[in-house]
Amino acid sequence: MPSEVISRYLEAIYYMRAEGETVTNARLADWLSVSRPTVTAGLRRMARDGLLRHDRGKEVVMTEEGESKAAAIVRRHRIVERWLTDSLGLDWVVADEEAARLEHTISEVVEERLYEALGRPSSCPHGNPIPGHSEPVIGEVRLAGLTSGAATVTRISEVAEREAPSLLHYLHERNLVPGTRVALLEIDAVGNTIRLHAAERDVTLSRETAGKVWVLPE
Amino acid sequence: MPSEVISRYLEAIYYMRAEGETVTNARLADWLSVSRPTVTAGLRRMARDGLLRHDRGKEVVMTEEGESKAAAIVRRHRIVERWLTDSLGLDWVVADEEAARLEHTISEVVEERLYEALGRPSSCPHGNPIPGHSEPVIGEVRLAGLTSGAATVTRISEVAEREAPSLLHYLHERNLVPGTRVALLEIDAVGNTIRLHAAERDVTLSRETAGKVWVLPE
DNA sequence: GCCATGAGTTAGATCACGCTAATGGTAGCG
DNA sequence: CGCTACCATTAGCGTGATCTAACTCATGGC
Repeated sequence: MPSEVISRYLEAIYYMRAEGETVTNARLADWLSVSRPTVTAGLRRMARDGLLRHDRGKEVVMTEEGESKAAAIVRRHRIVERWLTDSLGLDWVVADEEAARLEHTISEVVEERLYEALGRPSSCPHGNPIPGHSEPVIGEVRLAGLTSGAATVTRISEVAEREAPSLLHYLHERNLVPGTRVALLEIDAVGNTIRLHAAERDVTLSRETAGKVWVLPE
Repeated sequence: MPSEVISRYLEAIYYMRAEGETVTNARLADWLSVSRPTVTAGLRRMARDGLLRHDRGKEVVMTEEGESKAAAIVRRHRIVERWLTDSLGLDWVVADEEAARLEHTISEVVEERLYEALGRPSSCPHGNPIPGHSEPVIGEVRLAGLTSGAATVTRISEVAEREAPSLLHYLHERNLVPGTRVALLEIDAVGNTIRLHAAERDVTLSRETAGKVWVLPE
């Protein structure tokens, strides 16, 4: 059983890969807010324990075992998030923080029972699929990549939370949540912003932020 | 914030004190299944951090701060146990094991919300009071100390689980649970056993076991 | 009065996890 | 070609948590 620290490494690698980023020592150090030598040592232990390989070059690749352990952690994270928001009424941001700790102490039995008790949800509160239970929506694209027309929000990337928890609040307040229909109004290439109509309101997002929101074009 | 290891020390001390045992290095080592030098080091760190004092002699005494931290952990343990048994349908033994891990990652907010969602229970599934919310039943005595007559089971000491998880199963199967009425049949001073009638059945318990069950005499 | 027993501590070691400072690439840019 | 960035690793250190082996000390038994 990996330690909690190593579990966080696995989780980070999982998220980064899901986001299409290359997983390197330096990126992991940034993500985990830890020094690079610390990451070097951590990755060495992980390789020793068969969780990953140093795939000649900087890139890091998980083994089957690492992959499945990582998926299990993310699965627990998302199920717990659902519980915290749906049953206990916590808001998005707090739920994510709490889930980040609980995901490491929830056992398989509890995970399963909880999942059933919640009615087999198909995603976390931000719309992200639950590994092993649901798949990403096919055809979805980043809101930042939309060039025209309308679309429906499918999910908010988990990355948003790590990089700026307030961003979640921001999106939630403007009702930019899974299921909301948005219509593109204007792309400002100079200011690097995107203006759109969503839930009866006009909203302006930075390209940065719009990269965290995934939508299904109509 | 104490580490998880130190939290387990606090919890152990709390339980031992509640049981009326003297809290010494050697007893803690037994309880925590750890070597005595390890306990020495742990206690030193705890004293350094203001969680306890070495009260001249072998006995160890918690400070205000240690006491309240310990109570918080036990409170979380018992609330989580209730959740696991009542909402998720886990059995006594598994619930205790799971709670032992979850108690360290449950935050104050989640604890409170959960407690409300469960309908403010007045005890853990074994009948033990929830620190800060309920008090021990006044007048209760150990079943082993009963000399005659009838009584009602109030609680099964948490100690039972540490010392022999199977004992919980044993008691559960024989319906020796909080609320059950028992009538003393015979005390066998030679075999050190106690025979009683409970829930339509005759049951024989060792004196050892009967010391873990608390009852309120009629 | 001595000695076994149990308790607490010291000494010395290991491993996980973190840090800073310094060293050694590689790769793009002028 | 050479310099600047960026990256990964090494070296060296500290702390928490664990171990075994060995020492010290009080206490009760005979």
